[in-house]
Amino acid sequence: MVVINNINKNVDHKKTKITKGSQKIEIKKLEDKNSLQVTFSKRRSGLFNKAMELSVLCGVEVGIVVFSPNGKMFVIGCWWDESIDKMRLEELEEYVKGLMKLRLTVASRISEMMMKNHCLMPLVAATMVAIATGLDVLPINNNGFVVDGNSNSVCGFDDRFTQHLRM
Amino acid sequence: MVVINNINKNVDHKKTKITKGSQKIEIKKLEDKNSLQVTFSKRRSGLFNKAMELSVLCGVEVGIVVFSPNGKMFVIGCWWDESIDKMRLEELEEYVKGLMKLRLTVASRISEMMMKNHCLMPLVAATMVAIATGLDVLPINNNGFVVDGNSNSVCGFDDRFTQHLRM
DNA sequence: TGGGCTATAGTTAGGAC
DNA sequence: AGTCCTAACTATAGCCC
Repeated sequence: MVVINNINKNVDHKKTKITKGSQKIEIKKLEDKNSLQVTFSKRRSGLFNKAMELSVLCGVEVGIVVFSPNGKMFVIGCWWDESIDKMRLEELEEYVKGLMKLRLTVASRISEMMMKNHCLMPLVAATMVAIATGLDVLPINNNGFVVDGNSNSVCGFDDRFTQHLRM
Repeated sequence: MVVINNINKNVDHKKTKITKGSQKIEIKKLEDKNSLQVTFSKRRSGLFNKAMELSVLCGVEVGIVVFSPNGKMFVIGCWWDESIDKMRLEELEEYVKGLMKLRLTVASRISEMMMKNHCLMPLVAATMVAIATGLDVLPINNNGFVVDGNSNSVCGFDDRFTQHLRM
């Protein structure tokens, strides 16, 4: 049998409460510069953690780019949770590999969609897809990729920089 | 004064419990195909919501690309929460604009970093930056962007497709 | 696949350091 | 900017539909 004095409990409640705990906030741009920075830092880290969990649990690729209020870039993906500022050149190479792989996957999905929907893309839209994917010609090969049919180059660069990135 | 019968409370507790509630899980690849799909769907939506909140609260750009276990692409960013499959061509144009803007921001940040750190990039690394950003030449202009010094084109496409996307 | 539900796990606001 | 703290908020596992 448990007996609780309700009034005492409430009084005690107020006296012993150490912090306010998490308060509900409205989702609109924070006014205070300082709390905006703090919130950004905490939530960015929370977001990246969620992305990592999703990626591991479901075995899927997740890529995120976030620009901080101060313009610092934070990226995760195949290159996981490294800020550009901290990257050494060797790490930059890994980052770019990841970005290339992601881009080729994007190109692949767009191509697949086009084929699946028997979608005849107007030249302008096709051009934009090329810009989006960073590839400068549009024939679709047997693997469903958008590739450079003339030179096997990507954005005009020699294949030796990119061939190991093709999936 | 509140009186609670502890034993009855516990018994009642067990009897009236309707679900198991959320259970702790290990962060490792889910074996069961069905629960993997369900988890992917729920967590992807949670991730995108978190990204939206971060973006609004802190007024920052956030871009995410996720590939589902079935290979479907989900993207948010300037183009918010649309799957490629559902895009109509006009929407694809908006998507590509967002992607271009994001890419130019990436190019800008990399350029800024290079200048700030007085970093003399070796040719290979510089080439990879170009590949990463989708721009095919590397002189840095007054605005800190990596631009095509020869023709103001991006990936060889006429400026009329891209000039309105420059920041 | 996407909604519902409940109980619990996990995240985070606000504070101090 | 990162760490710790607590209380309260939100997300979500496991279930059903």
